[in-house]
Amino acid sequence: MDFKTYIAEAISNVTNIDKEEIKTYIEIPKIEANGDFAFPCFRLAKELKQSPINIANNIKDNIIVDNNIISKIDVVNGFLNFYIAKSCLAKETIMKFDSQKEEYGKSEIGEGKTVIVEYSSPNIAKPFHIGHLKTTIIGNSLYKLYKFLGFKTIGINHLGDYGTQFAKLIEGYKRWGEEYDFSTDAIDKLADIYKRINALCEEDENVLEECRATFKKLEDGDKYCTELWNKFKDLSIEEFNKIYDLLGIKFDSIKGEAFYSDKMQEVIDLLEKSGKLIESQGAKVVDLENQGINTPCIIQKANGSSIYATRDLAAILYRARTYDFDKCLYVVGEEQSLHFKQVFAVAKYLGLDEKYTNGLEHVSYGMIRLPEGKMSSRKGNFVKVKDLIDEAISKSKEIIKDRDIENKDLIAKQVGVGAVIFEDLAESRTKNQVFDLKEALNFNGETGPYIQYMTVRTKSVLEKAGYLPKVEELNFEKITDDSSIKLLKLIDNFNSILLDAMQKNEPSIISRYLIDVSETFSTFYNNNKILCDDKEAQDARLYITYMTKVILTNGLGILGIEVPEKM
RNA sequence: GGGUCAGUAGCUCAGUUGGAUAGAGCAACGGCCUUCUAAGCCGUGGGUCGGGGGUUCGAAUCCCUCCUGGCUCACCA
Repeated sequence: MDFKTYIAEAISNVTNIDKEEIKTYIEIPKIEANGDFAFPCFRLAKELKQSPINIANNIKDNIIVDNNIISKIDVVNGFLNFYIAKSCLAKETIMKFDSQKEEYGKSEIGEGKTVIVEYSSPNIAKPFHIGHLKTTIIGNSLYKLYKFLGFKTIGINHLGDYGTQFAKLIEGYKRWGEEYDFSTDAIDKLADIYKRINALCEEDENVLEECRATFKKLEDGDKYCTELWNKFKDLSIEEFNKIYDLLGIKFDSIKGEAFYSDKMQEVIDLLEKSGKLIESQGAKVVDLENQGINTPCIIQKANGSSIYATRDLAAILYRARTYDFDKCLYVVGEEQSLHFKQVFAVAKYLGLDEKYTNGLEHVSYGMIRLPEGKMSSRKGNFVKVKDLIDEAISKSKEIIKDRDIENKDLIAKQVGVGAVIFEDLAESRTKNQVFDLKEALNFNGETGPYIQYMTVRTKSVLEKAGYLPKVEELNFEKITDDSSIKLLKLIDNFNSILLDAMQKNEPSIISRYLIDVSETFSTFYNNNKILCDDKEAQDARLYITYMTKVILTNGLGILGIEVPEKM
């Protein structure tokens, strides 16, 4: 049963105002003392030419509701406050939950629809630093969220593996490759070579020319260059996989930009055909003024070579044909928002079905910075993700070292990684963020470890009880205290939280929610003795604990965080 | 200068389809271990919601304007 609809119907019966209209007015009070649902009468005041308080009193006097469903109606300051009978609320929520159990929250809403999530996308031959963390973690979480809601999901790692920079690397390798042992820390060594060749390029213009020539050779499929390029790519992916393994991330497709190198001519042809491609300062561009974008999009540089916009457009064509997507999300930093605006605008001229061009979305996020100050790769002041995670793991190991539990290494890993992931997902995507590892690892407060701990606690209570009560035998009258009711309301809300997070592509909605559930459970746990002599009360509390466990486990799973066995 | 995101408690942040007394966490201060795990719980203090106008019965939320900060403004990705 939907309480909101029930109340709307009852009000509609006494006011002759459309039920659906009333439903849009009904809200959930922020303060619990003001009831479970509220109907503000201010908007009706003009229409009915009466004071809000009169209207409220009128409705209250004439409304007909079942006392087993609505236990009380109050009039306060022009608000009509409805109180749902606690046992009724408990019963409704528990019955709804029981129909899905461990699958609670899953949905059919995505059935038959395909979502592509492009995320992580590091540049090969460069260290995976903290700047890549957000896209990786947000992308993975969105991927799991859509999957949970029944969508067919494709996770794509769009590697940065194209451009003159790799020709530079080849030239550097030619010169000094033999000095290095690539069996360990290969990326660091490639990065070092990259640094050296860049310095040389700056000194000597001829070297830069050589690099450009080498890029041309690479593009033309030169055997030596291609082999080297493949080697760099393999070494990089091997290194990236260590991080993805730690974070528990897998991609459905790892296709770099180079994959599209032979698919760009079609983009140029299509744009040429549509008459949108114009010449400007020697380059071929698409003017986007009529779409409200002042900066034209370059499709082909003056020297005839391609640019990343062209490759992104080729990727859109390829993905539309290969995956027939309904949505294609690009989890990329906000500094690229103009780029995506341009690409999405130009995509409309490719002759694709509107389904595809409307499905393109840039899921942007703010910059990440450390408490010590801004990151700068120039100053070498960036933090590698591997180091950050290792530090998180060793710190959580330190915290649990005196505890009487098994598998401490595994648990330290789960807690450390969970802390890093949660810290990344706890705040609104679009804001710039200060990443404080010390805060993230605090076992009190709004952190990953805290939620993990609460989840473990639900599990251990259930284990201790040794059984799960049958829903048919529950006595709903035993569920009366505030924290139980609040927990039930939160559990009831799980699905709409997930839908909201999906519509806004905002995992922090889920992480905030999980904090709320954990804190409420903590109060519930402290205020009630779950295992007690009163069998009926114990069963009711055990079932609530079970529901909480499922919510927390499923929620953490969507965020990409594992739940340890013990903590 | 244009575009864009932001400015809320000492710090890090929630809250914006306009609603009732603006909320958390950390930090500070004061309590609580004979209790299903104290990695916890309870309590206290702390605010011109960047400034100023406007719309409204009602504004942190919508509109205008100004101030401050991030990102960005064609041949890098």
